[in-house]
Amino acid sequence: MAQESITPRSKDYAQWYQDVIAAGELAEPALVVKGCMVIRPHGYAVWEKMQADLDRRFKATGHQNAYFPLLIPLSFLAKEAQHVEGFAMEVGVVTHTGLRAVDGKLVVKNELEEPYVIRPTSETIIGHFFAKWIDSWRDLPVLINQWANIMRWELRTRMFLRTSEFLWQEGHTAHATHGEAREEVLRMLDVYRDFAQDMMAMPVIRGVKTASERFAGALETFCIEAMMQDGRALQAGTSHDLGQNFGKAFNVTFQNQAGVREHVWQTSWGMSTRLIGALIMTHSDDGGLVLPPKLAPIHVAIVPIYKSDEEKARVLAVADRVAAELRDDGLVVKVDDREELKPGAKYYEWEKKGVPVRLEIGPRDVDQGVVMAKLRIAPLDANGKPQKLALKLEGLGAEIGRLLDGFQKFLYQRALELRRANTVQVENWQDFQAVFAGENNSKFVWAHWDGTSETEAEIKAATKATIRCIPLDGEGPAPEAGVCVKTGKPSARRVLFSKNY
RNA sequence: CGGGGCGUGGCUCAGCCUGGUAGAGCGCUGCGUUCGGGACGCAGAGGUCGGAGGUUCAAAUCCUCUCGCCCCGACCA
Repeated sequence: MAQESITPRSKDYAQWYQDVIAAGELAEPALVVKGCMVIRPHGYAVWEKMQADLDRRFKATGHQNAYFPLLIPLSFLAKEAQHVEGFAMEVGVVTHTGLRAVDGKLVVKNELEEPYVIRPTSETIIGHFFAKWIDSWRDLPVLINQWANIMRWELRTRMFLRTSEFLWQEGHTAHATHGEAREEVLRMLDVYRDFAQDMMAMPVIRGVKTASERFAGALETFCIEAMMQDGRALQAGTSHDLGQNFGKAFNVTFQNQAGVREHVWQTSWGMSTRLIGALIMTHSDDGGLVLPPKLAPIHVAIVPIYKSDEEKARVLAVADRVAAELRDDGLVVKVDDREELKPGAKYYEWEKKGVPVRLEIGPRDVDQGVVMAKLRIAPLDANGKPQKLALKLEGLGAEIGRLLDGFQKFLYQRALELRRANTVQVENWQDFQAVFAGENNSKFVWAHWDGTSETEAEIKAATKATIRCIPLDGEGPAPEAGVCVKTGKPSARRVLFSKNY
């Protein structure tokens, strides 16, 4: 049987990743639009779950949603020197409007006086409007979030992880003091950390980026870094202390209580559809997508099993009743009553789509007043087969709830254990190189670094590993002095090295 | 932007070397039998072989140009 097959992770991790996305019907390359993707309904449903929860967290921390234009005057981008430098190479530029037919072909018609760039991020245009809105210390803080699409003309793309267009949220805030802005930056970093751990079941490390990894235009960039199954790091969220850089560039000022005009202190922070890639590479397996229950668009798939019409009627009646009961508990339930597929084929399909719990209901179960439940990742039974649980119909909702809750915790613990098992402390250059030797080898390495960009670049050139972050207090090993793994110069604390996505 | 690979029904590909007018598997449609871990039979639909030009009696096949996609590198959430 030539089934839709998923390349095993052990054979080709990159291919596996693409196969999981295809088999799970999450997305597909747009092809007709270079570097872009189509997020299919199942993938978009995951994004909607993420959005809903993040949005709730943003509102709970006092932010309001707003929307700014997709197109940004070219001159805006040039107002902050670091910022232009960072994005110049990857912005799409709109230079014309209108079309006309020439020799049967459509060609552009009117050239714009000033071209627009398609937003690669919105600091500049939001800075412009902040300048209009902010005049007094009484106007501060301004706490805005925008859900938007972004375009960065990427040379090489990977679905969800890096596409030319992607979806994200970008928070933009303005404050009266650097202290307040800094609090905001760290507050939102913690919101991201909590979201990653509680909703995505993905452990993360909070830290600060080095100068070379910093957001273009920021004073400092904070991040959360997660480990993927292949030992590489993935930046799952960033929170920037923009200082007064954009305030000065866009003349965003306010009069303080002493009547003195000052530039505001700004922050920005973002998470994107890249998180779906993170989700895939954190939990999924050779059988396809694995979703934590809290982000699963479908919690329970019910597969009825029957031969005769009489059995079908009995089984479906129970299936529908069970579905209705579970829906009352707030779960999303799919009763798969398709005639053209055998039960086994349905099992594989729902597994590939990452549905956490499958219920099988057949005539024998109906007679006994039970349903057979199987978790997406189940312990093996005595025969080496994935365990199925016979659950009584009464109290089923509560039991399923416990299963889902346990599964969410299991995924987090498993991811944490994977990270623990692939995290090492390295003391010398030989060992450091050995960890990253070979194209596909990566771990999290805590090592000392002398703090210079030169050394960082040398390490990257030699091993492809980069400094993912300088950990915040409480993350990683306790600070202790040492010597740089590459140069032997003094170092105050270890930093996190890894290859990354 | 450099290196490599590939464009043939919806998908994966064979055919190309050695020109003769297009095939397989999967998928799809219909009917019947099936149904507790990827069902089977029968009957069907579906392709100007990425595009343009050239060679030739004749081009998916040979030549030239072009476009696109994928993989690897440099850059990046």
